Amino acid sequence: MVRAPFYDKNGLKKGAWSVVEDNKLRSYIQRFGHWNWRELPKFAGLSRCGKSCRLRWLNYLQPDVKRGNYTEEEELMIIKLHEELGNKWSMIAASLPGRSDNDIKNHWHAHLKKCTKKNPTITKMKMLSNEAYKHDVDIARKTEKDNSISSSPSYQVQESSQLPLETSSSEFSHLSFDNAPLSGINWIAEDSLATLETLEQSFSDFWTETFVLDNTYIQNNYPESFANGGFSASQSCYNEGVDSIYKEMQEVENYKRINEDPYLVN
DNA sequence: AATTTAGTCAACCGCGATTCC
DNA sequence: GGGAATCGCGGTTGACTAAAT
Repeated sequence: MVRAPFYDKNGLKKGAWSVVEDNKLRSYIQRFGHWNWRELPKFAGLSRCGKSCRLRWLNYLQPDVKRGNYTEEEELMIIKLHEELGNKWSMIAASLPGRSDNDIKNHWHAHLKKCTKKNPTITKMKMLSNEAYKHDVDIARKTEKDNSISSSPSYQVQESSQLPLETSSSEFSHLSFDNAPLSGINWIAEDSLATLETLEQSFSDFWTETFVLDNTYIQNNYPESFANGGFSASQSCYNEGVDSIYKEMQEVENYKRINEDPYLVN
């Protein structure tokens, strides 16, 4: 349901993400955070642009992201917020935990827009009844407060009880990884090229181990050396090593594309 | 059964905002 | 203060599927 992968004139990959790419991006961000989207793909061993990585992470790979199966409550919230804020999808998304702005935008155009057009009255009534519900909760909450009961109900939209079954190939990947420990990322046998993956993993280790010598992480889980604004004295040495190994990785990628990548074009 | 149309949604693109130097 | 780099948002595109003809 998405553009077939291709390489642009700059050698950057575009189009659908493969499972292998997802895993690379996920494991890199889980380990180091997204300290610089533009540079990140290079260090994660991806031939993607930073924007593409950012989008993929925000919409699909980051933990807790929810897909499909909007609850009525969520839909009412979207309608209400859209009425108040207009097309401020990111602001709307901020009120719906686990939903990305892109997802909400799509859902709005696909379902809610025509719903509100077709049946503005019913939609309004539903919203009003939702307000009534909230009002009841408010009263209950006040009573609870008065009785000095500490646990207060959340006013955020309730999360649906379970994620829908994943359907697309790209979505499949994160089932196995969401709770993966940060160290020793589990490079699950995602394809038949286990040997190549092992090789790639060792390259990947090179990318990552370089930055964790002191094992110091700050808030966003990226190495302190990054936070201090660069690669310090060893940068040029590092770059040389990086270049050669990066070439190797690209060769591996090319080999894989030819032999394995289901999205291969050309 | 074959073809067309409509719906869906992942991903791309352009641009304004923000941050950095 | 100003230019460059980067980020983040919102609109749009394109490929796929299902329904309709």
